[in-house]
Order: sequence, then C-alpha cells, then structure tokens
Amino acid sequence: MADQRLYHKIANQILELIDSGVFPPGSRLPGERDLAEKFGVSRVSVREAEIALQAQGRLEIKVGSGAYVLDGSDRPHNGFPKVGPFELTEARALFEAESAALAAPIITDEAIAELEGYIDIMSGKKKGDITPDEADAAFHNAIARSTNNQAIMFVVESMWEMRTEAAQLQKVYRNVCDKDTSHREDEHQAILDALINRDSVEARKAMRAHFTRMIEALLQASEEEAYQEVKRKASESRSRFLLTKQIS
Amino acid sequence: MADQRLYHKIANQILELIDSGVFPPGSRLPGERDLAEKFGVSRVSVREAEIALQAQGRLEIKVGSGAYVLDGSDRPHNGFPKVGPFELTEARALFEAESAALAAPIITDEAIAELEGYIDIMSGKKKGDITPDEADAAFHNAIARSTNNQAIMFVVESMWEMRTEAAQLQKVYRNVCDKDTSHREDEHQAILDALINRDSVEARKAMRAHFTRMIEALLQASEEEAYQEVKRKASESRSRFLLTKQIS
DNA sequence: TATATAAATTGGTATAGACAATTGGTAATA
DNA sequence: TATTACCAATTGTCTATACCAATTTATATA
Repeated sequence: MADQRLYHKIANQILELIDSGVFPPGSRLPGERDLAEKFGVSRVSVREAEIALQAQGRLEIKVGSGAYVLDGSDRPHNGFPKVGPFELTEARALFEAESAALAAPIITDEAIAELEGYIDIMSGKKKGDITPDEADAAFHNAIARSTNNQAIMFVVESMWEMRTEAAQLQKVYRNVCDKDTSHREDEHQAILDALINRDSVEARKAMRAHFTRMIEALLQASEEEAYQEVKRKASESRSRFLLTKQIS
Repeated sequence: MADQRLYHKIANQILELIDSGVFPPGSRLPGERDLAEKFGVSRVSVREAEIALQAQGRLEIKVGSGAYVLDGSDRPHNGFPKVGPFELTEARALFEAESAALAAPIITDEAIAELEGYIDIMSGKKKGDITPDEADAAFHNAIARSTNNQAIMFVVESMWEMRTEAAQLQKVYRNVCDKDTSHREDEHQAILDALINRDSVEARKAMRAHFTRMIEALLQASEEEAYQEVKRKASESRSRFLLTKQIS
C-alpha cells in the first residue's frame, strides 16, 4: 500500500471522494491545477491518475471543459448481463443459425475436418485433450470462425461464456444435455452435413433445430420443481418463439 | 482520428505492435525514452499511454525494470475485437434482423411510440435532449429491448459500442450516413411500419434492407482512395452476403 | 568462484511554459 | 427583445528538462 505509485494513490483518493458523495456521478471534478495543489502533488500525477480512472471507465475527460464522474449506467458494462437459460438458448438459436448460414458457402475443408474431430470427441469415439463439453464449444466457435467475421465470432463466443459464467445456468444445461447426448450427436451431424454440402438454408434449419430441441428439453426440465421460474418465463415465450421458427 | 488524445494514439500504436507479434506476451517493451524518440513524442505521453494500458490490464509496469506485456489468456477479455466496417454491418444485418423479427409479435404500443419519437429526432422534426446519432442507437436498442431477451439486448448494444469505439469506424460511418439521411429515415419508417403491423417477416426484411443499403453505401465509399482497404475486404465478401440475403 | 560495491538503466515525480479546445459573458446586430 | 459574433478566462494537452528512487548490470574484491 505504501510502495505504490503516487498517481495510483491519487486515483484512490479521488475514488474515495467520489464514493463518499463529495463528487456525485455526473458532477465535474476540480481542475487539474486545483487538485494538484489540494493533494500537494504535481499536475502530471493528477493527470496520470485521471487517465487511469478514465481507462477504467470511471471518469470522462473533456478537453477544455473538465473531468466528469461517470454514473454506473454510463460506463461500459464489462460483464455479461444476468440471463436465464431460455433467453440464452433463444438468442443462440437465432444468431448461431445465421452464423451457420453465412459460413456454409465459404467454409473450408480444413474447418470441416476440424468439426468432424469435435463430433468424434463428443460422441466418445475419439479421445482428445479436451472434454466433450469443450468440444461442444469448439464446434460452435469453429463455425463462427468460418464466417470470417470477427463480430460474429465475438457474439458466439460471448454467448458460450454467458453459459459457463452462471453456475445455475450450467447446471440446467448439464441436466438437459446429459439426457440427450444421442440427440446432440445427430443434430451436430446434421449441421455438419449441411455445411459439407455448402447449403446455407439447410445449415440454418439444422442449427435452429438443434436449439429448438434444447428449448423443448428446457421446457421439459421446467416441469420439475427446481425449475419453476424457468417454466414461467418459458411458457410465456414459448408461443412466440415457435411462431418465429415457422416463419423462416 | 485527429481529435483523440495523443496518449490514446500512442496506446493504440503499442497495441498494434503487441498484436502484430513485435512484442509477444511476456516480453519487455523498450524504455520510455526509446519509445518517446521512436514515436516522436515526449516521455510523458508514452508514460500516459502505458498507464492507460496498465489500467486495462494489458501491461504490467515494474519500476526500475520496464513494462511487460501481459498474456492475453491471463486477463478476461472485456474488450471488443478489432472489427472492420463491413464486418460489423454484416453482423448487424443478420442479428438485428432476427431481433426485429422476434420483437414484432410482442412489441408494446409504448415501445412503438418511443420508436416514433426517435425517428422524429433523427429527421429533425423534433428536438430532443439527444443527438440524431444517439437517437439512431436508441432506436435499435429499443427494438432489441422489445424482445424481452437480455442476451439479444446485450448483443445489439455491444455492436453499437463496437462502432463508437473505433474512431476510424465512426469516421467511415459518418461519411456514409451523412449522404443518405433521407434513405435512413425511409428505412427506419419501414421497420417501424412492420413492427406496427406485428409482421415478423416484414420486420426482418426491412431491417435487412436497412443494413444492405448501408453495405452498398460502404462499397461506394470504398471507391474513394481513402478506403482502399475496406474495398478489398468488401468485394471479397460481397457475393456471399448478397447470396445469404436472397435465401431468407 | 562468490560476494560486495559501483555504475548504468529505467520508471516516477516535479516544474515551468506554450498550446488548443471549451465555456461563458459581453457587445454588436437584427 | 432576441440572436449572433466575438473575446477572454478556464481547462485539458503536450513538451522539455531535471532530479530521484528502484532495479539491473558490470566491475572489483575477497
């Protein structure tokens, strides 16, 4: 605590003033010159402290105007939102279906061979250095990578991280997946077949079917007492999802 | 690009050197004095850049020793990937179209009124406390919110933040949007009309058309000399996107 | 060879000054 | 009266130089 850099100490002091309400969110901090005199340090140190706070998203510095305290809602949310199993699966159904459709026409033979490897690992036919669950993630990520679109890759990877982040979510998924490993294999194979044929429409359909079955399984699971809340949300959204599915 | 702080530009240059492999993870950066001379700036500016990178968890600075590149796997990847204008627009076309389709059957009258307000602000008919550009963001986010799916909201908001994050991206977008404000209004109105009719298929189509036109405009812009790189990537991906568009 | 010491290197801080963007007030104008 | 143009004060930005403290490296010594 004592051997930290001066600008770090200044940053912490400013944070304390913010949290204690002296500088409420939205308010403007005193100028660099004032703060430097107040803390008894040079302007450079104050500046460095404010830069560090800005990099952390706690301040916004406007040239010629001043440094303003950001509200919690203003700052970029680094973490993922809390999201339920049904929501997440619904979103993945929509987005990953489009990802597969976009990848289908341009996927390389190497990528297809990679996907086959993941399927073998998931089915237990082949032993790799990764778990079946990781192979599942790699399968979906590899398809996203085949779109050659980093924004799509980011979205698909983020969705998987949302799943692994919440322990509760993971439990629900495991409960669903363990019962239907055979289904999962068939569905992944169907997706792969569509990609091999470079068939966009079929790839989209197969990916949607994959997640639709998962949603159905979630609905089944929601029958059990532990998933009462899931059921409420699920039944509320069931009709409209199935409707959307028919359309495309 | 010109209106960002100097230390920010330096930080980006350092990041490029890291990502390009010149400074691999774990390696030590040249001293502040060397970097200052190399970039043609003062030592303080280099320091500020390194402080910002340290606050973001990309560097570790040790006094008397040097600044070391942290391994990417060590830190949670909060930030967004570097993504080009074409990639981002393509991803938004796919995802936001599905977002609109999902929202259409269940959007509330209040949300529709909200969307109308944003359109008025963008067209200049009404003056709000937000800029037309912010109204544009609010328009797309409000549709995502109407899906009642937090995962979808997260994705749509993230895409917009990707756009505002990179100064270069913003410049390209501004160049495109300024020329086609009238188009933008019509397209937003078409999306709104579809939502009013609770028509999923039409909402998806209108949203796709919105982004498709934007991509075409990007391709036009790429004709100019400043956008040679964009053009290369764009023409490479043009056929497959238009193909995917026809399918659905 | 091992260890202690000195020198060079490197990040940290201070000071002073010039510059550029923003803001707010004031005067000129419609 | 309301609006516009302009000017000056404030504020963040950047540079240059100097010195300090921590670390590393080289050197001398046992």
